[in-house]
Amino acid sequence: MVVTRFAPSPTGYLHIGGLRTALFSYLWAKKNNGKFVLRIEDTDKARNSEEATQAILNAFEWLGLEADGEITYQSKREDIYKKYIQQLLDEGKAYKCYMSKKELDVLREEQMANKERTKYNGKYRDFCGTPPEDVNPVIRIKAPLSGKIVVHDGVKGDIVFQAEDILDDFIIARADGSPTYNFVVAIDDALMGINEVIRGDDHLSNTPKQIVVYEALGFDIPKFYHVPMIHNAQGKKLSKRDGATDVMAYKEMGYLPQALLNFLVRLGWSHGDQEIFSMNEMKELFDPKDINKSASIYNTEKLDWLNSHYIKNTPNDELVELLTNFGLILSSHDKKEILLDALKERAKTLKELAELIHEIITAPDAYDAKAVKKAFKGNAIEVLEEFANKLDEAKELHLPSEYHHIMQEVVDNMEIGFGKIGNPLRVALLGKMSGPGLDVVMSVIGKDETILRITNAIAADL
RNA sequence: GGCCCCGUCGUCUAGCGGUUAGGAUCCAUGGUUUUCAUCCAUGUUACAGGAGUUCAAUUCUCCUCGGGGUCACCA
Repeated sequence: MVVTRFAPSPTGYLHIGGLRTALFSYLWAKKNNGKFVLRIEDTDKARNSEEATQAILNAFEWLGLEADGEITYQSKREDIYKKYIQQLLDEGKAYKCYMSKKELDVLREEQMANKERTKYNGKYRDFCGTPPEDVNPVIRIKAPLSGKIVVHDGVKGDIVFQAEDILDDFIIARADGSPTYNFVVAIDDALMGINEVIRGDDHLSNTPKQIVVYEALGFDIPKFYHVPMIHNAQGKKLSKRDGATDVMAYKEMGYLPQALLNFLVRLGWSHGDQEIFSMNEMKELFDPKDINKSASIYNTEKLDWLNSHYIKNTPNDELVELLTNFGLILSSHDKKEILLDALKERAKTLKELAELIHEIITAPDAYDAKAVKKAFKGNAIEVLEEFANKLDEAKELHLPSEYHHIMQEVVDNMEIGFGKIGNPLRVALLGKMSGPGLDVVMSVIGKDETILRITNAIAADL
């Protein structure tokens, strides 16, 4: 069974890059009827927060991603790590190193001065003397000093590292006894049965170290897929400093979960020429072998397009529900179907949709000067008056077609083009020259409000 | 700097030795529309460079250049 995981460290909100690797992991597990588990990597007590964990969970919930089983917290697994540290110590695969931080710094500086690679010099690797009493030792693992380590990566292929180039006896437990990242990741992944690791390729250079741990402990090495970074416009790794990388900010901006997911799944992955993927299609079609090797630049143009696509295809009753998040209560509006049918074609975001609707259901508080100049020429006032009279005479008006019919009558009677009535009427009703069909607008606001807005416009002496 | 990864339209990408190098988005133009948007049609734009290998390279190899990642008692 395929078991994948998402293993964020809770130091802030969930960002776009993390979400994408989470999505990939989720999809790959689902495709294989496997499991997708969540592990919170909260060993850095200074930088972690519970709010951050909650933020990640909130984002998952919004997007409909669900982790299987209990959430694992590394902070609760210290005993497990201690046990394995002791085991390695007992087996002679790890040892205590009494080199102080200061001493290490000096070593590093020397190496840098000599333009050598900075690495631990192995001072305590085979130490048998009396250790200094004033230092709490760290625990280092005995890493291979030579030979090669091969990472079999599902995205990039086999990557060969020379041990002497990259390895040293790295620290697996700090002076205070707490275990370090590369050590616990390997243990947790192994113990949790994770056999397919999908993660950002910024972890690629950590992988050999983790392999050292796997081998020291005799665990099976999982299949790795290192997915390329998402870059910002400057071509650098996307970070929390880049703004608008908080997943939940997209909810506030009026993006639909499906649009964001669809956008993200196509960033670095493709299935032929297909652009639109439902969640079911993603689950069915996603395969990490189709992840491409190169980094991609984060650019939301396509997200906007996808979002408008999904808004157009969202049923009106769902839109009514979603729009309540943007301060719009439409549930009791008798023309909401007509309104939404006309306006959901025009909005890129829910927020925008809410604004467009608001612009129609409330009377204009100002008239755009340019629009007035263009529309109120010749006998515009006369046309409007005539139209208002016709409306007044009419009994019951509901459908856009009924309003359209009256407009047509006026146009025919006065022998004018449609623009002669359309332009000034549009300005009178909406205060500007753009917007949806006037018949729709009038149908939505009703006969009385239409007449009112017309008389107001006439009275404003445009 | 060492090590590692990457390099097709502005952007997201297809391509897996022989293609008029395809799609999407963006942009532009035209059509539809009373306007704007939608929608439809059309168009501009790409294989980083140089050597090989081959009858044939975007595709394979090497070099150069360019970009990125990583080098902690952070994760």
